[in-house]
Amino acid sequence: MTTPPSPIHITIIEDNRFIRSGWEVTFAGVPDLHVVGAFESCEEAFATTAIEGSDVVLMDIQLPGMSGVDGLRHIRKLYPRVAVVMCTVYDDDQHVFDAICAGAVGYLLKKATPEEVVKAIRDAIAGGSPMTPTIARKVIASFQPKKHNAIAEELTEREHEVLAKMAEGKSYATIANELFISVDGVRYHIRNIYLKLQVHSRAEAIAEGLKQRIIQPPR
Amino acid sequence: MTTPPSPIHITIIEDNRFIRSGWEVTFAGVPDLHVVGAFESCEEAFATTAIEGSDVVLMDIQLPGMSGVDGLRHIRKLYPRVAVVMCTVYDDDQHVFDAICAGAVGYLLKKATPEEVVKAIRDAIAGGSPMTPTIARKVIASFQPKKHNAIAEELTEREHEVLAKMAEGKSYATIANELFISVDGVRYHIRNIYLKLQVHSRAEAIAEGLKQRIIQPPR
DNA sequence: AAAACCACTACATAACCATGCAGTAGTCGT
DNA sequence: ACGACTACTGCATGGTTATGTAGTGGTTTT
Repeated sequence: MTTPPSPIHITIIEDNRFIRSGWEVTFAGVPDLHVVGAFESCEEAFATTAIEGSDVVLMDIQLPGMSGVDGLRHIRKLYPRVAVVMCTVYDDDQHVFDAICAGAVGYLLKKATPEEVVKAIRDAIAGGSPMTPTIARKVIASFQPKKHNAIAEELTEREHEVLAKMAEGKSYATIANELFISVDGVRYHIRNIYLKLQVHSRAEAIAEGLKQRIIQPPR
Repeated sequence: MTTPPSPIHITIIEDNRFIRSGWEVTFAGVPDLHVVGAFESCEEAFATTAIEGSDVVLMDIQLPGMSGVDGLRHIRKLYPRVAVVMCTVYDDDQHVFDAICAGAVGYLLKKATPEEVVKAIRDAIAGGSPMTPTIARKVIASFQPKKHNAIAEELTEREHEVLAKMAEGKSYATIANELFISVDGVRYHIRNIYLKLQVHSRAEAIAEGLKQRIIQPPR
């Protein structure tokens, strides 16, 4: 989305009225921001055309009635072009990743200053993904291998190759062909993988491999 | 890592000498930053104790000899406490995610201003993950479902439930027990999942489910 | 009423996977 | 030379999965 020549239109969904009006006052003092509407619940906002006329929705997670994450899903479905930035006290994995997976383009903790929130909104409109630093670290860390004590034994290069191909859904026969070994050779490696990951099936191995970030989900 | 009372010690690894000395000059003018060493390759840096004595390594990806990502892996292994921030021209998925998965705490594009680089280093030390906005968006988007035209048909709630349990490695019998249906009932859903995802095995379904972000890797 | 859709249930059969067990050849360390 | 280790190869067997086919009951649409 290119920077609009007109102000950035914002809808606020926040049940705490001090915070809500605090944001309204802050944005009113910023020339390139324009508050279309401010609501204390998703239901309230959905009963108006505010979101439809907005570039950004700034919303909380814990709201009366429909939760912020459910509201986010609804917004993504109805108005896929609207950028949604969550601003919430929740910094736990569940809330963070639920919101991101549901389509949030940004995630701020409520300790963010008004200036930071303004910057975040501009950032979101400019194609970025504003996050409170510790949230960003949490997101990045989710791609990285878990601490070393969780990996009882490391897979060999070959085992890693085999696991990656298993995770692509390839049969033993196909893996054997691709690696120029026999089907029983593939079995040999798979046994070792299962021993090392302490699992008993292909899907369990894939799950554990993903969990330990030994393999990555397809992109 | 808490904010150190002494300056942030930085090692620079960048083969372009104008950029390298540009950063050195910039950081020299910032009281809370201290450059321990500046190198044009990983090999050079590893032959010294600079990294060992650093809080942050700021490095490029395209380097003579050992690549930045391989160097990053080496640093993560030898000095797990050192925060590594990549600064590079590469904005493609491969480079971005390779570096992040390999352990980078931040990823900047080379268009970042000196002030932005300084802020990024402080951010990294403060526990954040500095990223050029478009990189952050790319990272966030990687958690989100692909565009709608890639999903030929949506899974029903039940199918989604079944797929998630399959991905945990659960057998048909276990899934049946947990969902209070027969094993053949599970099979019924799995058939539909395979049809919709156009796959022919459990692992292929998992792979496609992860690829389309219908299911998420375990965290 | 009939058709379409959804969520099951069931049986049969072939294919694939998981595991037990044994062996070979090459490399490395004692 | 011998033992330990690694990376295979092989056979046997039982378990699980994938697919073909058919049916039931409930709900919604035509």
